[in-house]
Order: sequence, then structure tokens, then C-alpha cells
Amino acid sequence: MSLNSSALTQVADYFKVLSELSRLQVLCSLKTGSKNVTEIMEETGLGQANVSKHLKILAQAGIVSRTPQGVSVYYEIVEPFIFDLCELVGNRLSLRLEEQSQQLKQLEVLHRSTPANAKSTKTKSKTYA
Amino acid sequence: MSLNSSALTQVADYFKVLSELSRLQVLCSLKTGSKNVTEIMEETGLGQANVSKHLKILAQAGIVSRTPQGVSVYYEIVEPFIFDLCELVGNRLSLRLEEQSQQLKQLEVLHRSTPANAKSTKTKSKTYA
DNA sequence: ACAATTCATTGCTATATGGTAATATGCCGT
DNA sequence: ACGGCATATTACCATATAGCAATGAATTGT
Repeated sequence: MSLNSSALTQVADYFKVLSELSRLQVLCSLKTGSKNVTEIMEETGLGQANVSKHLKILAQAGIVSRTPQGVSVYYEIVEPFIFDLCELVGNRLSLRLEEQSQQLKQLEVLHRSTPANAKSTKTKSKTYA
Repeated sequence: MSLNSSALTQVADYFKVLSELSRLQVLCSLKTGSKNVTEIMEETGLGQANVSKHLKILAQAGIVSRTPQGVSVYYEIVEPFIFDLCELVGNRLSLRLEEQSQQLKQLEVLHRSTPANAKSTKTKSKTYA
């Protein structure tokens, strides 16, 4: 049977909110505390309309809160939880990179007999591309 | 200064892979173990080309492994890690729902004086939409 | 060798969405 | 009331991609 689709959809939507570089940048700029739109623009380098749009999406997702204050509007992270998520993924990715470089080293050791790869340990970190 | 953008991009890309309902369904169908494409199609109800495409994306993201076996190809989850991620998000979402229903209850209590909301506790779980 | 099966790929359409310029809205000081 | 600033919204374009039908490629059984 197909897994509980409505819950999965919500999870997918949540990931979708976090799947845009610009939105992650906005979130990172809010990591140090509440900021208004102009400050976010300056810190991220994104356009004003763009920032507003992303903030709206983040607010609708319940990730940031919106508090107008005079002529400007301050946004703040409601769920520090998301940084844990990002960190988890980041750790995973860097771990994977490590494993890959390990495997490459082992390959080099195995192929040390071939003359073309004689200066083995010199070409290590760039070889994965 | 703008946060380390290349790492953020990778995190965003990883989230993007997990931000599609179909792909999450595919992953869920693989939760019980290695399966070939036809089995995944049957369990998810997705079309063949579609499943193949999603599996390719998942494989490129390093989330599933691909092992041809005779005429069919078996896929398997490499990073059970992703289920932790999904569960974390799911927990967060349901927690949020709980909080919302709590707040609604409190609102009902506060407004108990208004005659229109007299039969308060009757309309509870559907009211959030 | 041939037919059948399984999977991958390609070409296509429809849709979603990020970015931006222009405009609208709301708030403040004068 | 008016002008200026901060934010939101709209309209638009460009791009990305999910889904599907059709085709291609590889493998197995007869």
C-alpha cells in the first residue's frame, strides 16, 4: 500500500522550503538574531522583492515570525530546529567526501604498479572531479 | 559577510532531492529493503519512466545504490539517515499542529462569553482549516 | 535468432517558481 | 497633507522539472 501520503506531502513541502539557496541564505542571516528586510538584503545581496517573497514563504511555513515595527518589519527564526537539519545534512555530505577521498587513496595504492601513476600521493584531493 | 555559499548550495541541493513527494514515496517503498524498478512502480503507482528518472536522481545524490541483476535492476537505500531527517520534520510538523489546537482551545475559553461560540468544545479538531 | 521483459533515455507539454522592475501600501517626520 | 522611506504585491520573463508516450538498449528464455 502507498505510505500515508498526506504526511509525506507535508514533509516534502517542508523540504521544498529549505531547498533554495536564497532562502537558506536568508535563514543564515537571521541566525544571529532578528533583522528587518533591509538588513537581510544587505547581508545576503538579494533584491528587495525577492527577499520579501522568500520571507513570506518562510513565514507561511512557520519557520520565521513577522513583527512590523514602525516603518520596517522584523523577521526572526521561530524554529532553530532547521539549523540542526542543515547541520545534519552538512555533516553527512562532508562525511561522504571523506569516504570518497579514502577510497581514492586505496585505489592509488592498488594501482601503484602502473608507471603512469608513479607519483601517486601528489594528486590526491583534486582527483575526484 | 555571506555565509559559505558552496556548502549551503550543497545542502539546498540535498533538500531539493527530498522535496518531491514521488521521490519520498520511492524512498519509503525502499524502506523495507532492496527492490527492482517494477516492484517500486507497483508499490508507488508511479509510471516507469518517472520511477527511473527519480531513481537516477536519488542515485546521483548518493541516497540509493544501483545493482543490475539479470534483466532487472535493484535499488537499495544507502543512507538510512534520510529517514531520521523525515522523521524529525514529521515530528516537528505534528508538534506544531498540537500547539495550534492548544491555542485554539485557549481562544475558545477566552471567547466563551460570546453567544455564537456557546457550544465551544463541539467544534474543535476541524476548526483549524 | 527471435520474442519478451525490464529498464533507461529522449522528446514533449504543462506547470511551478526564482528573479526583477514597476507599482502599491503603510508609516513616519515635517 | 505631503514627501520620503520600508515593505509588499503585481506582472512578467526565463528556467527547471514532473509526468508521459515512444523509443532504445540489454538480458533472458525458447
